Amino acid sequence: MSKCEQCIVREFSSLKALNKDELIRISECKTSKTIKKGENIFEEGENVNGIFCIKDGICKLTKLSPNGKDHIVKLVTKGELLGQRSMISDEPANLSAVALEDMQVCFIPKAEILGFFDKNNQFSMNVMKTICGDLRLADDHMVNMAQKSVKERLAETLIYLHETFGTNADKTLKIQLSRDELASMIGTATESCIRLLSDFNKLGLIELVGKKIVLKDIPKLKKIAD
Amino acid sequence: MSKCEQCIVREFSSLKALNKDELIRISECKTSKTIKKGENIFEEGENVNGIFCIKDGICKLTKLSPNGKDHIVKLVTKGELLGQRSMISDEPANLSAVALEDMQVCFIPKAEILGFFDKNNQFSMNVMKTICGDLRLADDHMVNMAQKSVKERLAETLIYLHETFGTNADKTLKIQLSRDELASMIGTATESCIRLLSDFNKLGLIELVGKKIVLKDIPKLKKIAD
DNA sequence: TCTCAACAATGATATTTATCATATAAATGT
DNA sequence: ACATTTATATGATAAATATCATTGTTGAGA
Repeated sequence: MSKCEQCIVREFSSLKALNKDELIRISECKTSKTIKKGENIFEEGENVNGIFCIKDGICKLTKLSPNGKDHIVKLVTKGELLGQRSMISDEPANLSAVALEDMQVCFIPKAEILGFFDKNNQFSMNVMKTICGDLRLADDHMVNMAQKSVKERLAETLIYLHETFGTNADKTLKIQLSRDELASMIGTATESCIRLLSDFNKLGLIELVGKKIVLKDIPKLKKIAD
Repeated sequence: MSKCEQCIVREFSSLKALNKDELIRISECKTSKTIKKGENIFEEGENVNGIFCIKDGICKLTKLSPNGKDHIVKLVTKGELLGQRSMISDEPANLSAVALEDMQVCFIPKAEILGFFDKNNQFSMNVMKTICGDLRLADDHMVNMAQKSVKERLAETLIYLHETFGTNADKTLKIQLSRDELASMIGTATESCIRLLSDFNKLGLIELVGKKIVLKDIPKLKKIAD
C-alpha cells in the first residue's frame, strides 16, 4: 500500500494540514482505486461514507434534472477532494462523480476524517474554506445561468477550460469534452452548443480541429463572456 | 443591552450550540441594529468582519450580474445567520443583503465567533452543516436555472414561497415580493414574469389580488414545477 | 384631494433557443 | 476491412423569451 506521506497531491488539498502521524493513519485505512473513463466514482443518492482524494485524472460532477438531462455542475481534478459535503451533512451524495479520463483515487473512511475534525483545527478550517469556496462558485454560477445568454456562457466556459486545464502542444484545449458535455455545462441543447461553436469558428474566435477546440481570440471571447 | 441568553431566535441557528457563558460573552460584544425595508445590511464587495443574526424580518441576498440586473440568490429570515461564508473564507461579501421588510439584526464581531470555532466543536460543526446545506441548495438551484423553463421556475418559486413563508388570513402569500423581485428570483424579464402570472391566473392556478398572489391549485402548480 | 412616481399589465415585435429531421464524419467491435 | 453505432454538423421550423411601447393602477406625499 502506497504511503500518503509520500503522495504529492495531498499538498493541494485540505489534507496538507495533517501531520506525519495523521498521514500514516490514513495510509493504513485508505483504499486505492482505478476508475476507468466513463465510470462512476459515486452516484447521486448513494451513501458515500467517506471522502475521495483524486491522485490523478479529471471527473465531472453531474446532477440529473427532472427533465432527464444531466447537468455538469463542476469539474474536479488531481489534488482535490470529493464527497466532503455529503460527509459533513451526513446525507447521500447530491451529485454524481463520473471520470472524464482514467483516474486514480483513494478512499478515506468517514470515521477517520471526522476524528481529525476534532483534533486538527487547521484541517477542519481548510475543509470549511474549501466548501465556502464551492458555495461562492455555485452562487456565481447560478447567477450566470439565470442572467447570461447561451452565447455568453459558452464563451465564458471556453475561457474557464483554457485557464484551468491549459492546452496541448497543438494549442487545442487539454480537457476534451464532447459537444454534449459542453452543452450540459452551459445548460443548453447539444445542437445549440454546436451551432454556436460553428459561429465562433466562422468569426475566427476559435478553431475546430476535429472534435478539439483551439481558442484563437481570447480577448474577444472574454468580451463576449462579459 | 438585551441578553442573547433570553433571545429565542438563537435556537434556530448554529448558535444553539453555545453554552451560557458563551452567550453572555456574545451579549457583551454584540450590537443590535434596526434595518428599514429597502436598506442594505451589507453590500457585495464589502468587508463584513462578523456575522449577523436575524432577530426579526426577512431579507434578500442578491448578486449583481454583469448585464446590470440583480439576481436574488436566496431569501433569509428570522433565526438565520448572515455572513458566515465571507467570514470563514476571509473574503469580502459575495452577495448583498437587502431588507424586504423592517428588520432587527444583531452583529457579532468575527473575533468572537472564530474563538468559538476553536473551543466549541458542536458550534463549528453546526456552521459547517449550514454552509453545506447552502451549497446543496445552490447546486440544485443552479441546475434548475440551467435546465428548467421560466414557467417551471415560476411555479416552483411560488410553491417555495408558499411553503416557506406561509399565507395571510386572506390566503395571499405572506411574503410580498414585487413582480420585479419575483422575476429576479427566477431569472427572467419582469414582463415575462407578469405575463406568466397572468396565464396562471387565467388557468385558475393562482389568483391575483392586487399585487398579492393566492395559490389556488397547488397540485397542478407542483406538476408544472416538476 | 390631487399629483406624481412607481408598479403592474398587455400588445406588438424581435431575438434567442429548442426541437425535429437529416446528412456527414468518426469511432468501435467483429 | 466492413458494418454498426455514436458524435458532429447543419437546415428548417416551432416555441420560448426578451425588448420596446403604451396604458392602466396604486399608493405616498405635497
